[in-house]
Amino acid sequence: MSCKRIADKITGANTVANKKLKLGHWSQGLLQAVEDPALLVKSDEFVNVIKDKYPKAKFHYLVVCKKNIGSLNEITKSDMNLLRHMDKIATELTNETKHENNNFKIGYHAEPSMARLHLHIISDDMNSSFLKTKKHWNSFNSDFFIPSSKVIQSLEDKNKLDLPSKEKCKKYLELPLLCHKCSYVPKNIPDLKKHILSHCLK
DNA sequence: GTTCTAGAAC
DNA sequence: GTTCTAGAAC
Repeated sequence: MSCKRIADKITGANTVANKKLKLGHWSQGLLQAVEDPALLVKSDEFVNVIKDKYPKAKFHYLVVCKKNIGSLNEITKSDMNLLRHMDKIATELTNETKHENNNFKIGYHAEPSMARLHLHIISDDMNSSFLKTKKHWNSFNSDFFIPSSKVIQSLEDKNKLDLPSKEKCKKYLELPLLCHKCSYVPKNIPDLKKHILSHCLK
């Protein structure tokens, strides 16, 4: 039996009740992560801030809201204050983390895999051994990544968020690889990873 | 979300 | 023959 099957057996992930609640399912991983002192950076009444367990850049944090909101799909104008707060916490963290060569992006995935609304804070070096696939790349470097400011703005302007459709999300994630800092078109992921190092040098 | 790996691409 | 990607995971 694999480690996962054993783990599922211990957590009871495969019982009928827990399958319904998805307890122990990978998509609930963030809810476990915020309980891990090794990952928790800070917290307040409304959010936990954690280090991403599989960072896709030198710095990669998540602002995870405490309120039971699954994703941006469930957001209405009544959540404006929460979104503003999450943005503020994220911006503060970039200021605390500032090193001379780091620029940060703050935004949401259009179609997140993990439950519980979470805001990404990621340095734009994208230099990480955990970045392995086209999907990883495009999830931060296409319109699949929605800047926090844009979310807040469009909620201010209209009363609802118009998120990309499932089909559009798939299209974004399957876009050809393209360097995020220049017009270089890499031939594959290893080539891209080698190329982006040239942008990391002073 | 990751891991694993078959088979495509080179 | 090796590298790389894409899809299943009960």
